[in-house]
Amino acid sequence: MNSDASRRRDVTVADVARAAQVSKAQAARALGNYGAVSDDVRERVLAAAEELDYRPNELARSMNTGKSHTIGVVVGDIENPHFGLATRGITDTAKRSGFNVILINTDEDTAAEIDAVRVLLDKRVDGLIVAPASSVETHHLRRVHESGRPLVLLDRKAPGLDVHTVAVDMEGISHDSTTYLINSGHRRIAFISTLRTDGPYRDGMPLDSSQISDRRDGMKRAFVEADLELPDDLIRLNAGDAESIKKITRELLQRPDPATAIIASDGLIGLSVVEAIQELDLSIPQDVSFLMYDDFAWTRLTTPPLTVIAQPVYDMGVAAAEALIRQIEGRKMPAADPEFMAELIRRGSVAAPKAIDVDH
Amino acid sequence: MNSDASRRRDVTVADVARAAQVSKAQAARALGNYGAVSDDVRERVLAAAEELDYRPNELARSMNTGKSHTIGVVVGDIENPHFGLATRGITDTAKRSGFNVILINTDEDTAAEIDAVRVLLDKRVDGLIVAPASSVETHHLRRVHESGRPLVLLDRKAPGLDVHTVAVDMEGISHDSTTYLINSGHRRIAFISTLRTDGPYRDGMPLDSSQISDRRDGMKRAFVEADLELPDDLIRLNAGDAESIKKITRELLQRPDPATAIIASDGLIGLSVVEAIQELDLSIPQDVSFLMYDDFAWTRLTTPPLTVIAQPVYDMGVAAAEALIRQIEGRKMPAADPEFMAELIRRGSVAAPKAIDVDH
DNA sequence: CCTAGGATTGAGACCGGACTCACATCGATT
DNA sequence: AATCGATGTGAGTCCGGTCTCAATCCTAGG
Repeated sequence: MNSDASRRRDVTVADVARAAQVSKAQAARALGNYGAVSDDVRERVLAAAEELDYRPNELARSMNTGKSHTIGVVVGDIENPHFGLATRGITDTAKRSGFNVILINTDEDTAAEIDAVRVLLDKRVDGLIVAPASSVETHHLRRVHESGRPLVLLDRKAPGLDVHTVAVDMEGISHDSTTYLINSGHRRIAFISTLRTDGPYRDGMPLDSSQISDRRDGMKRAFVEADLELPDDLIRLNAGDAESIKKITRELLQRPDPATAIIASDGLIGLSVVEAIQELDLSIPQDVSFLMYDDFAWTRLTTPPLTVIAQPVYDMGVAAAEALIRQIEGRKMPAADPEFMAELIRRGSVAAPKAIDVDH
Repeated sequence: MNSDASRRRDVTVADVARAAQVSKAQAARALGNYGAVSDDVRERVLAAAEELDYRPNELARSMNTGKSHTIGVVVGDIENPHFGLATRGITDTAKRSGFNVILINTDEDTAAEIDAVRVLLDKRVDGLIVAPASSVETHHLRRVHESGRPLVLLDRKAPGLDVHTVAVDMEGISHDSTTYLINSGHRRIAFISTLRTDGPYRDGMPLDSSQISDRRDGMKRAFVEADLELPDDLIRLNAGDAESIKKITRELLQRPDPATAIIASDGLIGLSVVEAIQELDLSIPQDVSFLMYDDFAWTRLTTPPLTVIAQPVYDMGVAAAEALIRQIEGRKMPAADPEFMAELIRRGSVAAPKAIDVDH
């Protein structure tokens, strides 16, 4: 309308007040819908606001209410559909309650995570949802919690940190699916994860991620219950990029005592593992059985369709957001963290190993 | 450390100044690293800040600098890996330049988009990246642009809106891939998209999305160049959820004059189409050829691997963020929008139709 | 007709930094 | 020794809202 050739200045309450011929305080009350305002004034102010196309400055508002109506979300990698779905659950829920979401990626790097948390805190978000890269280095999270700012953990637990956590019972599902493989005749069961560690896996090694640690424990329990021993040499960590995953896969399958089944720690890893298997001209499940965490839609399209461990990712996102918002709004928290259940979906990628090695 | 049993009050410059025995102005200068400050004062202030664990309030800072170091990103659906990847490109780039990202989902709904833009503007983001749900209803975007706030469009163009746009040349790739299908002997080529319209597709119908519209134009040109006519009855829009996509697929393949090739408008649609084809016990490419937009990793794992149209999604996210930040920082924009190129990746899902219908 | 008490209203403080301005300080110049 | 420009420094304003507080207006009860 008017000359916006020059530098644009936002319309403020003061402008509206002037136009409506009332004091700034009255205009603010009418606009902010608080305090006592006569119908006459309210009308004039609202009309003036409309006319001037007034939009409140949320920053200013946040500054003296102390509420930003924004929650910070820190995840390892949104590119990973697992987090994509969870994020969707979070944003949907947040929007429904009038909250916005600031998203930060950490690339599963704790230093980046510490930084992300700091930035979010500086921006005075009302609360945080973090999928911690490490279940051990949680000092920064502890500080958030101690400062009194609402915090909810997603996907991974942080032992010793008394914070509401939304995660699935990994030990249980890992035990069940390992048992399923053992019952199918497998003894050489491999597990591949991106988890970064200093050296190769050794029995009893402390693992930085509760998720991986719990899965290891579940596997171990399954083996122990079957009077077998968990083959430590088949637990492979540090599977960074696609190439290293393929390399690990080849190695697992071409050794003298090859793995007869492979469990991929997530969908991204699974992708590369399956690709490597195809490249070796081996077939699933005849030559090697395959199982992976995350039930992505495409797992139904491969030949054979893949047996997977489905996690209610979207619902977990929703639950995390709901729990956080409940905390922000000062409502009571349920006493215990509700445990989400993963489910083994048996499709076609698991079968008995080619030559059943009687006993072990 | 100290009693945070009571309500937590943030440490401010004033607190630091008091502790360092200097004026608030001096403390602010030392902390903000501007103006002239003696070494002595700086040291004392920094020490006091450290001691008190001072953290600047970014809200307050933003309020009088006018810069929030935050960019708003509005996409249709992060759950869709296409946007997941693009978002990753954006956030990576933003972080590198010290910007944060507020993400809002619109579910491809223009009303939600209008709202999202308003919210972000109210939060005084420094700029916006929007993947507009509609290339027609762009009034809200025009207002953003006119208000002088930096804006970059992603993926879809908005004709008549002179805004930097990062998108691929859809008409071209659509033409090329359609020609490829025609040359393979196909005449009955179907195209399935989620685009919502009032009724079924009719020739010359205006399409709300530049992306879809351009693809239609490309197909049409390919047909015209081959002296053929684009089969309007095979352009299917309004493919909302998985179930409706499957229904459309079945219908396309079970009619008297079935489609011999199907092009899916994106990876999510492709998933359901392939599933429906498998459920009909038809095989690709013997019974029907298949082509889809978006080159997701899993397309290499299906049998056969899928022929796809790869788009440099991550790079586009990076480009969008770079362009936006350049605008924010007041640097010159390159004169023209760089056009990104999609690429037809021929894998195994396209072959000659079963019975070549000589001519048409 | 007078007055108590609730409804309105305006002035101004405040949130937490950034920044302007006037006033020192001080070594260097002439 | 007087002058000058380059720092240093503190008081105070501003950003754009929210909110307190005291003053004013009205209206009904006595």
